[in-house]
Amino acid sequence: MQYWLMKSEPDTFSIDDLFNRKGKKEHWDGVRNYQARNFMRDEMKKGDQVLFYHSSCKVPGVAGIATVCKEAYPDHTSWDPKSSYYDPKSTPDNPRWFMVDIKFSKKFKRVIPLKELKEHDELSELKLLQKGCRLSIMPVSKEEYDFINSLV
DNA sequence: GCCAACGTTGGC
DNA sequence: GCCAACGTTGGC
Repeated sequence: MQYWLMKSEPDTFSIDDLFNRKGKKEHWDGVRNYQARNFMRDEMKKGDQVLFYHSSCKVPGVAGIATVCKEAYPDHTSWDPKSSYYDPKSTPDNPRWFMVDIKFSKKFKRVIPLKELKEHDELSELKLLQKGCRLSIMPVSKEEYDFINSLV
């Protein structure tokens, strides 16, 4: 089993929104970055654990846990001209973009702020904290995952 | 709203 | 294949 961190803007889709989804599941559409796509398409497996991170908001930080419940399949929003995620280079025959489904696992009693993550030497290698890291999906080591859970 | 740090695009 | 210009991300 692997561990991941996925960013979402809570104004658009928060951990509460995931909780309130029917079946508490959501398909992770709209990723248009090759590195993030490759992680989803090639490496994310059913049962992997995901740190659900709130970005671009008042208190950025880890808000809870989700689980990968469906492995990568084509992101149909990429060939929908009406979608803001439309990419004319992606077609049903030759899809360029992929997504996974995740399921709500738990909401932390508190959001663990980015600021706090930065204070711990144990997390100095965390990809999220590396300079200029703008990936919306990134791998997290088991040690980092466990440590972040211990901060709740 | 600012801006640093990226990723992508496209001309050459 | 290089690289300048542009667009985006995301913390502050």
